[in-house]
Amino acid sequence: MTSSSSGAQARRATILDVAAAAGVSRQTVTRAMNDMPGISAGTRERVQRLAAELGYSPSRFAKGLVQGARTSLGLAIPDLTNPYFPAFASSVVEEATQRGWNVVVDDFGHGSGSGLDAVARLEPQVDALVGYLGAASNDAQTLMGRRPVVVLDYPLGHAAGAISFDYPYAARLALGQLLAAGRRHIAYLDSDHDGAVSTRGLAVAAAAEEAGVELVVLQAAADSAPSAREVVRIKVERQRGVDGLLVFNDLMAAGALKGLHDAGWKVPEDCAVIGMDGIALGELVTPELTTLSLDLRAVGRAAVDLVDNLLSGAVEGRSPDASLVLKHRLVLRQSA
Amino acid sequence: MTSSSSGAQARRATILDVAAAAGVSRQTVTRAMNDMPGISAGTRERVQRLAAELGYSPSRFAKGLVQGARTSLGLAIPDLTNPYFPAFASSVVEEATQRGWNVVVDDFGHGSGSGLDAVARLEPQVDALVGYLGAASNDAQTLMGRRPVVVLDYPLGHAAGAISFDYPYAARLALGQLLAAGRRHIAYLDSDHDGAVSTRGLAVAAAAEEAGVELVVLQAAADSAPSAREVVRIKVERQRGVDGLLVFNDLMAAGALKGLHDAGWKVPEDCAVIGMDGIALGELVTPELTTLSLDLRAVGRAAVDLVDNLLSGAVEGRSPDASLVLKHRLVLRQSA
DNA sequence: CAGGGTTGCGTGAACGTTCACGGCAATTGT
DNA sequence: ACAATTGCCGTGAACGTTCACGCAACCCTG
Repeated sequence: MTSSSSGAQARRATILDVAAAAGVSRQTVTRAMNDMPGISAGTRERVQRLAAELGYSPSRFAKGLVQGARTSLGLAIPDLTNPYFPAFASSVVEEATQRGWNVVVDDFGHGSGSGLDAVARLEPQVDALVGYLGAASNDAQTLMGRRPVVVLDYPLGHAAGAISFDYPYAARLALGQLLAAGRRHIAYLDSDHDGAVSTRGLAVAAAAEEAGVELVVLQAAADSAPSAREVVRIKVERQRGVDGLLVFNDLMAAGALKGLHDAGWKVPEDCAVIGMDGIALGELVTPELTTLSLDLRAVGRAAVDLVDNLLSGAVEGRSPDASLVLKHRLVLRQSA
Repeated sequence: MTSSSSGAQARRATILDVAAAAGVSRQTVTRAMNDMPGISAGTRERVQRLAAELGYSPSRFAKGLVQGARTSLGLAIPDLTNPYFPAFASSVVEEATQRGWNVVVDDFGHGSGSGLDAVARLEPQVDALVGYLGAASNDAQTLMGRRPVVVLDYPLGHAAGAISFDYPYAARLALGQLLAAGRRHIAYLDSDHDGAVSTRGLAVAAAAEEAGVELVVLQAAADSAPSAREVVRIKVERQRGVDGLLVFNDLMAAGALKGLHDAGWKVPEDCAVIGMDGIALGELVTPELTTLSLDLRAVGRAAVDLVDNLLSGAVEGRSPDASLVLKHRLVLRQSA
């Protein structure tokens, strides 16, 4: 009743429909919609009103095609269910939004394939890529061609963007705390890495050797709290001596706390626990979690900054500093 | 050394570059890239190899323009930091990915404006919208024009997509549990809603009246755990009689548990606590949280299904069932 | 009142891809 | 032996928008 009478048009309104309705040309509509100069206030208002009435919205395809837009950032996340990643993603999205970019998110958990699948899905849709890609990191740059790629937590050989963490430093920090508290029988609970030991695990092992303490290494079946809980509950019985536990990340550490509780252990009296990452969850568990904290908002900011530099640098042909190493900070709470 | 020798071209390779390199036409390149019939295996392979070498990737703009693509879903989230939303978002992303759509995420927490700002940012980029938009829900459909909009947790008047929850039912469920456990002095901790009472709060109040119990209503300054913790720690001193606490959501309930602990109360002995939403966090806190659980993966699935229906229905001119009401389920754990 | 600037608007071209054809040669059928 | 089919490939047009112009009317200014 309000709009066109000549039948229901399934087709979306184009700039020409608006131009015809307003009795002006394409260019005038463009000027009105984009608040450009060279148009009278009256015409501008009239065109905008008509555009709204017709439900007109410029085609992002046509616009992007002619303007060569580079405003879509891909974000590949292994598992949005793990609170670490949303905390990071939130920062990336905020930072990208401030720059006028939009963020296309792909989660490759829950049977949505591998990190490489995620990159393959994102590649045609975005102008740059940020992600925790693990082993797929190398191929990512190949798929993305000349477009900026920033990979987190996976040191790259060639000159791509990379943000990694100083695990040797973090491991020494955590171990130092445990040793200073008089703990001598330390265990490390690692995540699943296809049977192998993670980079973090290697750093912890090195730090233990450096400090001259023996290290018991446990491995969970998955990077999840229930999995950590189960491993700790079962394995801890056989490791009576352990009085200090370092965990792959905070989510698993929270599970480990539960597992120790299940087994009737008191934290930190019987066994101190230190997590890694510093997510908000750590303050909600009991006892509150001592952790190697990372400022995830800063990490997100750094990632987007890197993309921004690569994006500008790529235009000018030069390759700016493309890698960055961040350090953890020890946050003491009740668990250690 | 591997690619072109005629200077570094900043411009991305187009289909014509590949065609020229392979000595064929555009169409043949198209056929090779999209695995279409009508091309010999040899040519296909050669073209694909050259495309990879030149770093060619089809322009999503040109492709979308000519094909009229409708494969971008906008997802507006109030706060990715609140674990409820990633749990939901994860499901939406998974479901959308299965359909071959991509998801553009906008987080309007952390000073990135209101829900309406998020819609305004997403509108030019997407073909449909899903989100927790609250008060901005009405204007969202206006901005999106004829494109599908699915709004969660905000009952809409007109015929847009809407997924809401049966709060009266949930409130009766929770109150029933508390009453059955002999609790008589019930409090409800609400989130911040600009000073007003939330829909959930109204439902709880109604259920309390229905059951003939008095209800103490507390209100936190924000929808966050620390905020809930603070309110509970301070206010609970003056409410000595309270022996049952119902909380707006699980995140705040986790904070409330901490607040009660701070005040020296034992849960559930001194005061039972029931949360809402059923996020994974509930199993990691101590005591584990009894909650009104929602299958968030099912919610995400339902949202994407609705969008799918609206998207197909819009083409055929008919408007399919556009709203849906989901029910909570009471999950008994230690806190009540 | 001639000249030059400003204001307001319109027209061809281009962005990169796919679609709908059309063409040519080799192969097949009778 | 000749038509019909098939396999492989190329060409014009279109998608909807913005950019770089062009043009006419109007206002000053000396």
